[in-house]
Amino acid sequence: MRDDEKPNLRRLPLFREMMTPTFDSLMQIAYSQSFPAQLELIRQGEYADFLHVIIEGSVELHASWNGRDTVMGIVHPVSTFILAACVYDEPYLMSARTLERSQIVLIPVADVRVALRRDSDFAMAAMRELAGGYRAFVRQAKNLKLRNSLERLAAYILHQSCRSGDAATIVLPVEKRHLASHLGMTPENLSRSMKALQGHGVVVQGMRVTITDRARLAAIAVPDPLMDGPVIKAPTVLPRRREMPSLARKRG
Amino acid sequence: MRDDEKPNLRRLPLFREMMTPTFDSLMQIAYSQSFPAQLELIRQGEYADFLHVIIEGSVELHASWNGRDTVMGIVHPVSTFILAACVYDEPYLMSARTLERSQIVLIPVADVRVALRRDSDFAMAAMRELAGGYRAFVRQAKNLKLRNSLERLAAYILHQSCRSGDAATIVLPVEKRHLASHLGMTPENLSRSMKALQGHGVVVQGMRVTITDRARLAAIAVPDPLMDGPVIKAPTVLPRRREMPSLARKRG
DNA sequence: CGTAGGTTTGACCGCCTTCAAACTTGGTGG
DNA sequence: CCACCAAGTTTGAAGGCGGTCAAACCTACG
Repeated sequence: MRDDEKPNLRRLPLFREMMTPTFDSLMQIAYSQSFPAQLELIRQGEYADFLHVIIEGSVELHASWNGRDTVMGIVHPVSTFILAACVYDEPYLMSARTLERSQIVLIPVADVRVALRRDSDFAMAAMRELAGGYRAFVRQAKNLKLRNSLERLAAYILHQSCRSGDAATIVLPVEKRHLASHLGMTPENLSRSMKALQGHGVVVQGMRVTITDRARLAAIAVPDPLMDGPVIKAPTVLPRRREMPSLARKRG
Repeated sequence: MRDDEKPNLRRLPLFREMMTPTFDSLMQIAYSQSFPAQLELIRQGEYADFLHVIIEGSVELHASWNGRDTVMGIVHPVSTFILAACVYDEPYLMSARTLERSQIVLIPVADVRVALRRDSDFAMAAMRELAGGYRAFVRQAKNLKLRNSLERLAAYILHQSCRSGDAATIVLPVEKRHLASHLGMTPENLSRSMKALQGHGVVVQGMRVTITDRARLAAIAVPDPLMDGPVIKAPTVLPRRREMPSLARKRG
């Protein structure tokens, strides 16, 4: 892997506090690879070979069953995914696919496990990462069970805005088809919900969504840190992360 | 806490492999307490004081938002809950309430954190526990997004049967009201779904559910280890765990 | 035996999906 | 540069899954 990628990894919560020798040994074995868009990186049911770290691009986690398919989450740089399957040594519960050309660092799970045993700071960080992932999915389950689709969409828009430093205008980071599946609805329903939100504090033009009346939107979404995640606003200017669209698939 | 409770704790995956001194020091500080039915042990939004270990009884994890409420999970002995909030030092995402009189061991989070730092075997076990919890919620989200309510119920019945060593007859472990909320539906809908399953390989009489035609039921549920959990059958005779009903609340 | 709480049943309604067609949009090649 | 095609999105109509409300029915318990 390229040397200029290492500092980015080193800054990650997962790697930030680990000992330098452990980090360096992992980096020696790790390799970075570029994948084209629409490539299936991981298939659910298979076993973990590598811990994945996305450096550039975007990856969609999805799951399928009985011919249906749904988007479970979308991963943006810089972050890791499928840590749980690495730790647990059980099959992946989700598949992963690139949405656009993506740069990904692969670290063999065997080496990750050795590092976890050797470096307790790394183990603690991994634990925190897993706890965070756990909480994210608890939130997702709450979101699905407690809100209807209009409320989920409203909350999503507010959340995206919040992540961009309360920007009035956001650009959807993925195709609407994927967003719909992510939010647990059909593309048709998303389209209608978008229209329904117009006249409730939102203007939509293509991928661009503008909040004209935050209070009215919030009245529908009823944001809650216990469901939408802690209110950690990005600096008003976003960190280097592409908030631009791409390509992808759908839900059942 | 009573000495005769310690071996039960020691057998838990979370505590099994930790060093004896660490375990003993935790046990000295921990205390065991009996709680009446219907007691709110934990309220979402609060911060973690104690790691909870349920020794006897049953506890329901639920979440509420905007006046609605839903059951997120049900915890049976012997297992721990709210590890994630302990590790992360962020507010609980779920509330917890006893369904029946329950014996619970409380371990102060501060001591748990110290033990995690000191004992890397314990840290590894906690990591595995968290990874397991993470995967459980991924499965729950898949279940909610990919199956409809009839399919969820069918899968639930098969799963319970499987956990009882493929027993033909199971007794619902909680009130139907709670089960309904757990499965993401209303009591009325659960009632109708139960009736719908009769004539598809199931006979229902009160809390007793009998599978008369496993194949037909499976045709509806389409069981999948990636969604319903690994096929770890309990020994044909269940471990000491009460599979009997109790009391509780509901969903929105 | 009576009451309270849980469950079932029925009627109705609304959210959301399905299917189908029209309409954009973006990319490609004449 | 424009025409065309493929893919995504929007719109409409119809229907089903599941929710709501209300009443009747059970069941447990005092």
